[in-house]
Amino acid sequence: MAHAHNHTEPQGADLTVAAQTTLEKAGEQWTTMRASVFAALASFEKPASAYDIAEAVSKSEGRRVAANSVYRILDLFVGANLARRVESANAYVANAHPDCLHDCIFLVCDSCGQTTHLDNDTITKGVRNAAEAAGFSPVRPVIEVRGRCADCEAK
Amino acid sequence: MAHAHNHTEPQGADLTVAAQTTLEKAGEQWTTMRASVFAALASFEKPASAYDIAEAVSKSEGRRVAANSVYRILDLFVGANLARRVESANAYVANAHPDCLHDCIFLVCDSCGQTTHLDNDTITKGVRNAAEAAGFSPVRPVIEVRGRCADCEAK
DNA sequence: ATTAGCAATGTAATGTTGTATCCTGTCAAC
DNA sequence: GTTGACAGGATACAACATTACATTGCTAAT
Repeated sequence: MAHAHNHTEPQGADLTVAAQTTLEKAGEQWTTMRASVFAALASFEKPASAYDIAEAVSKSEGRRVAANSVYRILDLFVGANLARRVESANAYVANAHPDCLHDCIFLVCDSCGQTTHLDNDTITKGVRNAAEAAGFSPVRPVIEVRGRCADCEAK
Repeated sequence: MAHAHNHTEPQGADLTVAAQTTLEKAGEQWTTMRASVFAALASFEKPASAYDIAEAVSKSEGRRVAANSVYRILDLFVGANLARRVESANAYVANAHPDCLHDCIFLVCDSCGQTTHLDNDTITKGVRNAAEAAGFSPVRPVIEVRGRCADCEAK
């Protein structure tokens, strides 16, 4: 393995610092608006839609923040690997380790919405290879699994 | 391999017959409306949105068909494996072999929209297994790859 | 033949997600 | 102080999806 993944997930302040560092390393500014959006995004424990975030930021800032501003910032975040889009949920999650790149796998619980995140490079490489074998130049694999999480399954 | 996949893709009339047979075997009716929606869906060479289909059916029937009717029928089709939803495109494709079940992989060209479909049970099993290993009960893997198709790449 | 029930579809309204366009504020370079 | 670059605001709108309720047509029981 190229790098061992201990993946102690940064949380709260640490996570924010990691995000800021990464964004600035990408040559982008860490503005107050971006910080607010990131904080809101990270505060959700489930994938959040742009509108969810707009609402959360509006509340915390005490002024109306429009969805399109949030979209701009989310796009920026996704481009800089600070956030990921969950396609099958039309929603976004903060990326706990923006410094390392993965095609990642999301497990989305249809019952409670809880979404967990796997890194399994064997699988994702398999997907990329299969796509290439079909003459396709893969850019962004979308690998998500809908189902029921352990908690919901236990109930 | 449990069954060899020659997958001579049914087309046109054959495909329609296969669809009808499958739907009826599932205990559902093959109505004229459903036939029209299926025909419209199959006539697109790229994934089609519910609104695309509504428009196509409206034109061919000479009357206005509302989106929600189309959604209902598409949901039915997806349930019966006559069609698949491409999550990352908010669109649907006809399933050329509704009689055999697969978790399938879509390759979606970001440049021309052309979408091809792979069956690779090794990969999809790997995804299901990984999800199960995480305590998750997988129901519906969503495996799609965004990128560029061979044709667009050649240009 | 009438009626009750049911499945399929129609109609209309509304909710959610995503973009486009144009404008304003700030700040640094010159 | 003017200019240029860029973040963000305001507004409108397009695209995607769902909900509630009405209507139609078929079939089975009476």
